[in-house]
Amino acid sequence: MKIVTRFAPSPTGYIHIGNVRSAIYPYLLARQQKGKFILRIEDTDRARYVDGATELIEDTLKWLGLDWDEGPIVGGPNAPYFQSERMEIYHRWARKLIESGRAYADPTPPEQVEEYRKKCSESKIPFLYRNFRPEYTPEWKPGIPLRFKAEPKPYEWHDEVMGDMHTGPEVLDDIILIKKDGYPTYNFAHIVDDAEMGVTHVMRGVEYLSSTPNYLALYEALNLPRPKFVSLPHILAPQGNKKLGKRDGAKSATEYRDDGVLPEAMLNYLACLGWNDGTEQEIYTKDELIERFSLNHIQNSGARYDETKLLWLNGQWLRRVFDEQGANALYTRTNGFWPETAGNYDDNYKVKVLSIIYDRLKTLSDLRSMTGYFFSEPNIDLDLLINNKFIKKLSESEIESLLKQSIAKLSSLKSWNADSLQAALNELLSETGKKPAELFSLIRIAISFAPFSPALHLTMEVLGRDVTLSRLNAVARSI
RNA sequence: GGUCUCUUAGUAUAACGGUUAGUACAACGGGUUUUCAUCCCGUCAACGCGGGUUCGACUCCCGCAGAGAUCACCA
Repeated sequence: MKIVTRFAPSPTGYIHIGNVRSAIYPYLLARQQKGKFILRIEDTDRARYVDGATELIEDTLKWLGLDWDEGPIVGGPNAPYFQSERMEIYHRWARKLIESGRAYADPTPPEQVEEYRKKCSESKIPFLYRNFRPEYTPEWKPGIPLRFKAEPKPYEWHDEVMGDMHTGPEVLDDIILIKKDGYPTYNFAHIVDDAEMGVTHVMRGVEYLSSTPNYLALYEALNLPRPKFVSLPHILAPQGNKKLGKRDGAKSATEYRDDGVLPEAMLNYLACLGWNDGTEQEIYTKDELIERFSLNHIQNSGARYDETKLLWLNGQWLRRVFDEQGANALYTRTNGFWPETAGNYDDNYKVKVLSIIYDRLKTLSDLRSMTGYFFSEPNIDLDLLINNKFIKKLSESEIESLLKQSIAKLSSLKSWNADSLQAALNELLSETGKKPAELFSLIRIAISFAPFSPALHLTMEVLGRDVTLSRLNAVARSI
């Protein structure tokens, strides 16, 4: 049997990272089993619809490399993939239920329903609408909601993550199938769509676990085969024990993209949050994830979202891209992350800067704060120089003469490259008798005025002879 | 309140009856000719509680406690 999975988000805003995992797992399973991955937009709630949200969802999936076989843009044999365009399909299935006596139009006004509900909660008994079924039900027509007519009984099913499940008849109820505005509820629409689209594995958050018996009843009444159920545990907010949500400041995946997180790292982190392959591997490529993914290794308890680990992984990935694919490969990812002043410099120079700073980056946006002095003259801040914990030990005259000696030595260099610079620095050390910490800190700060920078000889090589010497001279003059 | 689920260090996880309970992030300490980082080495730190079953239990069973989900004309 060919595996078919889907990601079925609602276009109610950006999808935060807690939700993208619900796209990653179905994607991995589909690719591993050479099946199909469908993207379906569940836009039946017109009140919560947000303009542009669909594009945001598509962007997120594309950024992560989660391509879909059927859905918006690409189309497919089960089009349309927007629920709002599938109304006739839902109404067709709804009529079948009416004909078989398993659905009824409910004329009860919402206020009345609310009253029933209140009465139950006051007397601490579970609210079940089927105990309040209206005596007379009109013919179904627009403006009247359609309810399922439950036939309560126990249910048993298997969840690929949670195991064998069973419930009693007390959870079955007359759920709304079609709202009074004619749009189907999620409860009804997803079942119809999954069946029509041939979805074999329904993967979604655990919050739907409690509703599953009602879905089971619906599959029966519609005479549809049950799919496999895969409940995904929640991702928890950094604080507390609540599911991660936008209120906790959960960022969207695209925000991380704009902060300079690589999609490889994001995918890696999210995939491994609540899943593992049983080995001690930490870094996975997308292909490795596809190969190793398995439902039975999905964790069944919630996993806390830990941005620190994501950033660590991102650092690992930044280095991995550089080391395995080369400086240019990483450079192509840095567009938009350089300081503004970098615009005046060519690609070649920026690749060099990247090559000596890349192992210090946690995110690409660090480039903005870390590389300023490569692209514009730093402000001479003598306090920063004098208060440095190593330079503090030197007297003002020592500083002056050390700078002069350094300038003389570096000016005399015939060739200006990392090796010759390192040799010159070593000579300076032995000639002055100073510790590396003292001499190197002095030169380093004089040419960068940054709290930290790459190795000194590499920094000087990239800056070039003219810039290095003119900065040293400027500092020597102002001492 | 009903129903259902979950429970290994601060965090993510390994173990599927027999281990000094492993790994990673974080924290802390140290090393690599300056700084920051990388890299390397080390330290700290966990089986929620109580009963069983068993020669033996983190692993199986039963209670309890704690945490979470759900009970919408939202998904």
